[in-house]
Amino acid sequence: MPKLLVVEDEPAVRMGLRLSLSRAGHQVLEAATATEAWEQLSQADLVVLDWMLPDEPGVRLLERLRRDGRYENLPVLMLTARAGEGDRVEGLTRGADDYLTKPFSTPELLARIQALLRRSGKGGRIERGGLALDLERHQARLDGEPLDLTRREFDLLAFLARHPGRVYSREELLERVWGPEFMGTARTVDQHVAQLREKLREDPKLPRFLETLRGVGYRFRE
Amino acid sequence: MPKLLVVEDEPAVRMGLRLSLSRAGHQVLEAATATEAWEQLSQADLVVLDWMLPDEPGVRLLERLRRDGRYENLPVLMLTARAGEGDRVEGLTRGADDYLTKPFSTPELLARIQALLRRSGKGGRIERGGLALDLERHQARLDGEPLDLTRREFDLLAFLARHPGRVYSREELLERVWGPEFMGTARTVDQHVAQLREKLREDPKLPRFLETLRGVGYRFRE
DNA sequence: CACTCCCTGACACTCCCCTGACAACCCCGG
DNA sequence: CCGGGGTTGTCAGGGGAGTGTCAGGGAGTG
Repeated sequence: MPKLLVVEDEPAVRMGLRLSLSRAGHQVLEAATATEAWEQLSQADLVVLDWMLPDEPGVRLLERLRRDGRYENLPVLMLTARAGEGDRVEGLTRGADDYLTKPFSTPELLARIQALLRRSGKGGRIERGGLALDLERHQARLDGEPLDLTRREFDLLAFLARHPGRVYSREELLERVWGPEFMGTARTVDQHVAQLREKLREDPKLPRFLETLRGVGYRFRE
Repeated sequence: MPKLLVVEDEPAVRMGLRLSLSRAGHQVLEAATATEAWEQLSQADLVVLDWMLPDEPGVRLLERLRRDGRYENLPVLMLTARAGEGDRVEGLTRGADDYLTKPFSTPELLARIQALLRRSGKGGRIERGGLALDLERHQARLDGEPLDLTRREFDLLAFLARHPGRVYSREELLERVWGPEFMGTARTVDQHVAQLREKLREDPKLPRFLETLRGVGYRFRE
């Protein structure tokens, strides 16, 4: 699981970010100041960096960071309240890998983070039992042999596998995998689970991975 | 028992919320204005916050609250009448932990509250004697060994175990575990208690967990 | 157009939930 | 000590909600 470092001084915004990101399956480190951020850099796979910080401008931190050889390839995503074109360019040329102006939508943030993680080769892997998911390549392997999964199948499987043991209702899965704007029936989930089970070659009654909890939902076996 | 603070100016809605929530086993504090809410914050484990308030927008209250160090980790669930995607995102990034657009269903509200309490470490696990219940995994263990419980069995056991020592009449259990719309006989409870006792390997006469109080109801042993 | 993927509705089947009946038990008063 | 009424434990079966599965239409893509 990739670790993201969120550098943002305002607690409300930081909390919102933490929520959105952890919900999307990332591990989140937090820092309110440039100093705090510096201490945690070594653990991070990606940095979400606010433009304004109480002790030092975000850009300045970014410069220091790039000069340090250890963090040369660490992806940085800038957050800025300024909407001017000039600022964007400045942020980029000074070393940010991407930027986003507030206010931004959560899906867009997630998409950009995914893109950056992909580029840096740390898109993340999930390995559970004989199942291996490569989020970066969108590819799954079962006991070493490649599986051909569609987008929904992959996303659903990845989501469940990210939280093994935990039960999710169909409604919860629809909201988290399909998105909040999906307006269909809950049975759609069943259909995709069935598809997955077929490709995973598992019997619904003796599941190796995807358990059904009657009246509750689905769960990835621990 | 977790205390929920409901901040909602419309008396009818507030009353409905109080009813649903207390019925679900929560203790409910109420506030009609942001000012009232502020006074009771220190007692709350979670806040259900309406978007619109007479004296101050809910979002504003939320911001103040997040700035105050004491409430940094207090879960807040926003209620909003607006359905636009933009508002949702805004509510979240401004510090709400979750949101719900009116009109919403009671079960969904309860589910989300449960999720939040769980996340903040105030829901989630129940451990009593050799019995351990993990609500989010929907899994029960007796002296370490996993138990296979059905949905009703699990819900009933979880409810009783949440309030050890307290007696509940069959009618009360039906209302709280089965739901207010259940229209059956009270003996149904006995049946499920019997099932549970069998799976818990306990003698009805010498119960380890589920005591019968003749003429009164059932109780989880302290 | 051909193809894939996503979603839905329909149908079959499983298993849980509930009920009704009976047995066992407790608590009374006689 | 006995008997009766009320309460609870237990059993077995029917009904139904929940789930697995299949086939088909529609949207998107090359």
